[in-house]
Amino acid sequence: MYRTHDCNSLRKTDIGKQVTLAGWVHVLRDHGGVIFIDLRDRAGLTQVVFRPEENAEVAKEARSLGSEDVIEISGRVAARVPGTENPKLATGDIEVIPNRLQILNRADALPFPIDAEIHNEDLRMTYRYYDLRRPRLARNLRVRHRVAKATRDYLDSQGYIEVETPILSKSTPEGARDFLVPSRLAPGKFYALPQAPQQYKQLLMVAGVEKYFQIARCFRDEDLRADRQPEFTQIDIEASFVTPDDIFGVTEGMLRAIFKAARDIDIKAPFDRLTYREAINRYGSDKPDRRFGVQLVDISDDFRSSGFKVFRGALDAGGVVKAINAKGFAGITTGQIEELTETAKLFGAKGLAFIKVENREWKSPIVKFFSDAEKAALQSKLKIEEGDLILFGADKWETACEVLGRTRLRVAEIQDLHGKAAKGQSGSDWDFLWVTDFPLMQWSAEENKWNAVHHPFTRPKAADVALFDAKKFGEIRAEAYDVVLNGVEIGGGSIRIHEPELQEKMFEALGVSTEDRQSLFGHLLRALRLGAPPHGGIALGLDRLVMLICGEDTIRDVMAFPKNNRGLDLMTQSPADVDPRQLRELSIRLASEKRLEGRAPSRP
RNA sequence: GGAGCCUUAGCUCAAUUGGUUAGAGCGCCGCCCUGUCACGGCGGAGGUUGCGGGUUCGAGCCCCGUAGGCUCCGCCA
Repeated sequence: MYRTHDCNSLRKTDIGKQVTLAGWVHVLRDHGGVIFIDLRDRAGLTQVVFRPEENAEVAKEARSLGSEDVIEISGRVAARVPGTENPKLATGDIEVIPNRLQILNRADALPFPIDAEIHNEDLRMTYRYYDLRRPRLARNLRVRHRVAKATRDYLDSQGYIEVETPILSKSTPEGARDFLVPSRLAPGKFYALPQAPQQYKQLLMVAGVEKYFQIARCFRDEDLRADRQPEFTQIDIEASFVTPDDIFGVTEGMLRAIFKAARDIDIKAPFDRLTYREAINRYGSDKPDRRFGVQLVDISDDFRSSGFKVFRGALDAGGVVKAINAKGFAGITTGQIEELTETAKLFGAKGLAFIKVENREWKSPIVKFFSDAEKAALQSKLKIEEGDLILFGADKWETACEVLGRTRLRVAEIQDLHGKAAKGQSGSDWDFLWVTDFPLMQWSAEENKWNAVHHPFTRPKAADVALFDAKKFGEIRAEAYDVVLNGVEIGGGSIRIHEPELQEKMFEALGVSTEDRQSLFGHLLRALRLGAPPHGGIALGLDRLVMLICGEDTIRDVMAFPKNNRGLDLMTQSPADVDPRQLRELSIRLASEKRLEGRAPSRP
């Protein structure tokens, strides 16, 4: 037996007991005579004291120990010398005086200190197993576990069952780039890793499962971000005979259970709801961060006959003029204005008009073009006060909203409006929101076709089905919804199409040929003809959710072994070359080797 | 595919206008130290300043290129 107790369990009441502990040498303090070791395991720290006069042999060996050596000690629990108790440690009243020391494993010189913040992520990833010993990451792993457990417990309590779906799956044309897996038994053919268990979970509804969930690994071969990894985890939920309200209810209940279990936080439910159109109109984003005000205000009507050509031109072209009031930000520097303008241009604006209100004066390159009536309208609609900064967007609706929405976020960032709110303790620091009524399809000028905004199985709102026949695809609203937390999309879902005729209509609108419908989606269409119940669901990004709960800035810090932003695992050095024999078995020849083809030595 | 920021000792950082032998703390190695808890003291090792080129009498510093890391845009139904 390696140990009788962990390093966080001994107290005053244990004094006199003979115990055995095992763990890592956290810190060693060698006083020449007496030697102190803080012994660490996953539970905590216990001070171990080696005294030469009590056991010279053991003390001598202890002197040779270094940081992160793994040891096992046996000894008696003793009260600390009065006055030397350490109130910072849970075990600070006692110490262990060993009569036996076993060195289980020695550690080399360490690549970086375990008890300090380190920003060299490269190095951390290379030694990830060591990085994970750091308290913050160790805590994140445990929070993640508690989130997963609360998810399973809650959904189980609601009658949902967890069903595993295949990882070796089939490529579909829509959506993200697939990771492909070559088949040995079917030469030249490929599996695809699932981007999500979407079709399988719908088929489980046809199977009569009625209430399904899965903590499912998903794979997408796209470029990475701080909150995007090539493989990630979704809490995937699907249910039959449900309306959006049913899905909202189970999601809210689950998130309440998760926050309670992970951080003992009571979040407020039901969550507010905004339609997609309102969200864009008021916040310039389909995942608005509402922890600070600064809403977009439409001032189009006040400038219809304006003498200011930029506004007038946008309006005459059928666009809008909108503005935000960045309260108290008149002190913005010229450099910051330039930076905001750059941001605005990046998202399609031609420029970024502004007014600074300083010393009761409107300082602005454009205000001279405004009439008194226009100024009065601005004053009242934007509630302009001393110290404010007004920023304008004049363009077609989507562009003006997005530009101001992005500008709004950047302003908040500069002013640190959202600050560390998400890292707070109280329920009100967590702003949950449903965004509903997303458009069903979006025109892609690049591909010259309509694409599904959510996915091709999303149900149109009943009131908008007639628009299919009118071919007004862009106006059809979907029975689709996202759940947003503090400006981060943490999940999304929809009610699905369960009628084969409607599904065919949808494929037709998306330009999926009759042949492709059969070869790619035939199984689903056949399933819909065998008694598919009405169904719908949602998927939540577990990594993002845990990231927010842990107050981290990247999902890498809540994953045990993440990849860097080029998709490389620096610890295992994957992806890597494989043995040519493996390739031959898979009937694969690398394009980079093709030019050597003729010269390659033939094998016996 | 594009943009920005970063790269100096194992780690975190410094190095005045371009100017002597590139420094400090931590870590590492050695010695000393019997009540510390970020123990302390003395000594030591450790650097192709990411790499390549250029400007210059002289480059860690300026210029060009390149590699790597991170962030963002595109992309991510």
